[in-house]
Amino acid sequence: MSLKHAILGFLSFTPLSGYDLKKAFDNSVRHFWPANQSQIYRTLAQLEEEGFVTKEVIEREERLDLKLYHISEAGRVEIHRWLSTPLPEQDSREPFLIQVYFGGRLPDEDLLPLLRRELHVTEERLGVYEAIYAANRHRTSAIADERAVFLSLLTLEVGYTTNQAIAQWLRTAVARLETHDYTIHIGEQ
Amino acid sequence: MSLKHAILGFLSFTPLSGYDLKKAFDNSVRHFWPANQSQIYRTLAQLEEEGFVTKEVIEREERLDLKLYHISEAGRVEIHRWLSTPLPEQDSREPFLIQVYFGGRLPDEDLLPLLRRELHVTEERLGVYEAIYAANRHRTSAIADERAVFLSLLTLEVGYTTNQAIAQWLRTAVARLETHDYTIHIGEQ
DNA sequence: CTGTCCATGTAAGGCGTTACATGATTGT
DNA sequence: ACAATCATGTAACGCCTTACATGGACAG
Repeated sequence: MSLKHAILGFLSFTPLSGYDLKKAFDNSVRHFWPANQSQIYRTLAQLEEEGFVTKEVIEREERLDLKLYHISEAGRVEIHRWLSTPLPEQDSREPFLIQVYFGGRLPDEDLLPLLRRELHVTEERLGVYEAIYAANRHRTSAIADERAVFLSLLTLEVGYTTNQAIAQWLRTAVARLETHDYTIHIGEQ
Repeated sequence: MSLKHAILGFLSFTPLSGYDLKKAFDNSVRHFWPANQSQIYRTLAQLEEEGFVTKEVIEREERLDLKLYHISEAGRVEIHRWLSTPLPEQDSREPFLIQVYFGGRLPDEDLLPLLRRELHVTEERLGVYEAIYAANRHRTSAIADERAVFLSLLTLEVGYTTNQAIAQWLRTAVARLETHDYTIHIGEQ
């Protein structure tokens, strides 16, 4: 379960509350691993049961207790083990490609807007990635070295390049449909 | 729910049994929408309840009845509606990128094999796509026109180009780690 | 005084996976 | 004779989402 390990990853830097973790996810890995609040709290409970984290309860008269989670030694071993273990092959699910696959059922006037819209969404995503990068490129981290910062930015880079490839594909797909040029470009350079 | 609509998509060509559908998925859309058997049977039952398909029971003395599912008129309306309706933004989940993101916790000797392995898997996938394409490039379909065949092959094309982008990214990431060159390439050409 | 942030959780439901269960037919 | 294919399903569980519920602190 990757959520567990992402949480352990964050806690390996510093103790955090469930609320802090939610913000950490939203500020960093949401593009490839969104996490929602209720799931984080439940997963923390599981991690505690498994002995990978310990809970420090900080009482604050009148307000809700703050619960800070610390990674345990077993948790450090576990995150290291997971990080260095190859993952089983994942299967992807892309509903948009189902629409393309069965797109023959639609006339161009219904299909082309769908493709153009997807291109638009993809281009916007590229802009978001650029903005995040611009905001982070000169970051130096208190908790991580240059190499660690580089690795975290690599995840942004791969998001950027794959979205570029998708945008390019969509542009040529639209162009081919418009000109009734039904040729496919795979393999041969 | 995309599985429902993928099933309707297949049934819009010809009536099929649950077993046939499983094969249809495995032979065509499994790279972007794997479906397993038990789920197909449950979803067919739902589609029947909703009136999008009708079941034709074919009795075959001594053997299990064969159940052929036909798309209904309501089903045709529904698949057309769904195909031409933009999907809400999907969020992706890529556990491998969590490993990269927290890769700073690992020394090169643990991290590099992980990246090289991922590159190898990606290159194999490219080979699979090429093979599928080679087997299909001269296909003419009895049930679909040239444009429909083109659209179905477009899904292969996008899989190919995104995997090419990922392979390229992995190669340069490995090279940068090896030379301790921690620069990121986003945006600027 | 209204909204946003801080901070915790519970409940219900949907989609998907894995394992289990059955049994005839066809190919080697 | 044995395995693979044809063909149907059920049960249980896991991960994730959405909605619900609560309430103080702080900023405009």
